[in-house]
Amino acid sequence: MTGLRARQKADRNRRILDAAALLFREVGYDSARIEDIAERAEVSVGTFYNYYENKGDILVATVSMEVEEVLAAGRTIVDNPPSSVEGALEALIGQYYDHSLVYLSKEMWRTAMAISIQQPKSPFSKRYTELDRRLCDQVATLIHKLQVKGLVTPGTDVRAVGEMLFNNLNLMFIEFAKDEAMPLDELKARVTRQNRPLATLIAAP
Amino acid sequence: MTGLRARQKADRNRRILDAAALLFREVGYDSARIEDIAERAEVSVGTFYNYYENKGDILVATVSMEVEEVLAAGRTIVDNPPSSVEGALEALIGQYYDHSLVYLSKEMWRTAMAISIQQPKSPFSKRYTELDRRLCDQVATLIHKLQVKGLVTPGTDVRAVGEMLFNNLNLMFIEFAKDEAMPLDELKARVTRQNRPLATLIAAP
DNA sequence: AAAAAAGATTGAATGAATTCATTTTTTAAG
DNA sequence: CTTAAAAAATGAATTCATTCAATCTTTTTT
Repeated sequence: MTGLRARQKADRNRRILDAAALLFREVGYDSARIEDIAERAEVSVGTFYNYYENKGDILVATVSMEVEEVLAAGRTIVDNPPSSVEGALEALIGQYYDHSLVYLSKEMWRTAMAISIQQPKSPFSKRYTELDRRLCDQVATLIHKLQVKGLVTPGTDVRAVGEMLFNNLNLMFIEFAKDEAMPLDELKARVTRQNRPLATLIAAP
Repeated sequence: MTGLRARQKADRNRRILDAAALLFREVGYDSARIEDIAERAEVSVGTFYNYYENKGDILVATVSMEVEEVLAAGRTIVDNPPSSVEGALEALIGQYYDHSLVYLSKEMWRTAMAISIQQPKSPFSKRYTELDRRLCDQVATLIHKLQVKGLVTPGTDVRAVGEMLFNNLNLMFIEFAKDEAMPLDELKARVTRQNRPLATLIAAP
């Protein structure tokens, strides 16, 4: 059976993560104090730092859970994609974007992305980067499936195209998060327009 | 003539900026303390904050100077581009990347990019974003020139293609900055491969 | 040229993240 | 069951960015 120590550890970890996620949502990242997170989780400040390297780390951890969901949502599209390159891309990317704001504010996204750039070595940043890689793979997989179905010109470098599409949608999401005034629809419209040339050109005649 | 007050202001501003740029290079961003920057610039800590909103702001200011140079370097390529789509893109992007590490370390880039994402409202973040926009324009301008020369298929949505290429090279630069081990050559090779499909497809027959 | 107003500088005080020497709890050994 | 070793938890102390009321300097007005 699981040792007491391991059980307590998992329990404390969950309490800290839950307390943080809740507090971030309630008051935003900057106003959430470690002291308060620790208090709600019923641990000391020092213990918090035994579980997470720093304040940013725990935000990136909560955001990562969200990205997992985005990935899962994307799978349903990849498994059964619309039968045009443009349509399939629009569906997958739309799914990503729609899911992104369910639990997280733009401010939280900005902070998480900033941290994952600034401290790429921290464990949770690595996890975030890994999730990005899986999202990129998902886009490439979609293109590949379309190619197998004969919707994309044979000989197309699927990996290269997938990476370019993903990097574009990713950077556009950063722009979106930076601009509190930009609505989701504008983001989608801009990305659709950007995708169109490539999508049209790789479509099998 | 210039008033005494205006002259002193410009002088102090320069001293602060110089002191900060130097110290960042010497000890890195995190270890550079405002107190030390202020001391070197021969002003008080309070005065520092009259000139820059926060610590991040002054880093973004130094990075902005660098981006201006990158833009200028890009202009020479746009004014006289190689006569193939792929070659022209490789030349422009290579120029960008080569210039990027002359004065700034990867750590400084990471921090600057992180700040411009996290606090998009601060004056210098706005300036940084504006410079990104101009870089994006430069890429679009290159494609447009190639189109006028007959090297790019007429009817191509130059703006859309330019944005996608720029967003891709920009995100790849973030990846590069995140990974201390990645050499410039690898970055260039990966971007070249990513660009190839689009570059080939928009090339006029 | 004196006085008033406007503009800047100053550094001590504040507040929050992070550290670390101590103490407490759990596990393993005899 | 006792005891030694290992692992974790603790919170007071430290460190730094940032603020702000008091002070000083420059400009404008009379």
